[in-house]
Amino acid sequence: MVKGGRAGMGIDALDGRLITLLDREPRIGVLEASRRLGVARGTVQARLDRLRAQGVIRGFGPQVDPAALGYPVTAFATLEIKQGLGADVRAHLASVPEVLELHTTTGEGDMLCRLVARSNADLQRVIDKVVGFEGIVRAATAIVMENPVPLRIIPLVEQAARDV
Amino acid sequence: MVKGGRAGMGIDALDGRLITLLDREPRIGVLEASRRLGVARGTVQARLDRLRAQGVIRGFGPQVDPAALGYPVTAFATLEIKQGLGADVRAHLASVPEVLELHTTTGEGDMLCRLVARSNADLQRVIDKVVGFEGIVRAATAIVMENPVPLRIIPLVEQAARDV
DNA sequence: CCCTGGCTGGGCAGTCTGTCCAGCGAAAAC
DNA sequence: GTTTTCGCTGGACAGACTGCCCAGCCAGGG
Repeated sequence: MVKGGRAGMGIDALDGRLITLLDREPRIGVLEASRRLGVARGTVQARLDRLRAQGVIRGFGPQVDPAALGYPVTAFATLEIKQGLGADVRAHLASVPEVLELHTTTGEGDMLCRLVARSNADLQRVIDKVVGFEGIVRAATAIVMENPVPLRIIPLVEQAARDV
Repeated sequence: MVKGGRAGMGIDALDGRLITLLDREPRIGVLEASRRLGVARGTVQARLDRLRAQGVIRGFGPQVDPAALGYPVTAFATLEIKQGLGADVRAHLASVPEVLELHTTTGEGDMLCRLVARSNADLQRVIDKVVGFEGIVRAATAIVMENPVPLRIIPLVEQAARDV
């Protein structure tokens, strides 16, 4: 299949171009995308269906900027958890709106979470809310000053499309 | 204006409901959204325009899952940078597709970046590519095991809408 | 050599979008 | 108290898109 059929998983060049196009101009529809990519509309539709079915594209939810919501300060906190209390800590952190994401990482029950706050002063309140919970032994916070590379995926998509 | 007009910035309850709705069902259009929210279509359209203009909603780009692309391993790396080489390091990291985001943080030219890799073994290759660059003094990597709270924004949106 | 699977190009009905408009009600300004 | 301003409503229109269907073509796999 020289036309670009895939082999079980991964994405091909057309998939990559489609994703990149959608990332740059999310408002365009299937029809316009097919024009830009130089393929039939049905092809784009089929590719999109497959990409969603495979889970490559999770969805097209709104990308909300915390700063525009009034939370311009971002920080990362490394947490050290007391053995056995991981589940409680997870539940606690999940209940805090300012915790945007939480990961458990290698290294003795450590967790890493991303926080936002209304100001540097407000960050103190958030941190207190986060760490003021039994089970958290120690917390180290790093405040974000600059964000040279905002969360992105396109370069990886292009690499994945290239490596077929 | 008891109807929900905003006061210069921030979002009101209707904005919050709209964002939440779009987050849950991104495929619905303005018309369907207006039905669900119980307001006129023009209102939804106006709110959406304003939210985009304010930067609250950056866009509706596709949410791509790195794991489905063949990169199921995530890690966070803390980098210590040699004074004065920050710009070079930023450029270098920006050129690595596996670097999904990069932040500079408080604490002596430190940086924090999110990495993905095809496997734990592959992670070694990625890390070598990342830290194999003059200017990076030291690197500490934490591999993500679990992700109890995936990147989210809705709880914060609801809080912001509540606090008006 | 036939079959399978993907892509093409076309068509159709239903629906949504973008964009107007007049009117209304309430807060804000005077 | 009165006027102005602003957001929301409800309706209308043409244009465009979507979801869905189909026959035909082509190349690789069996």
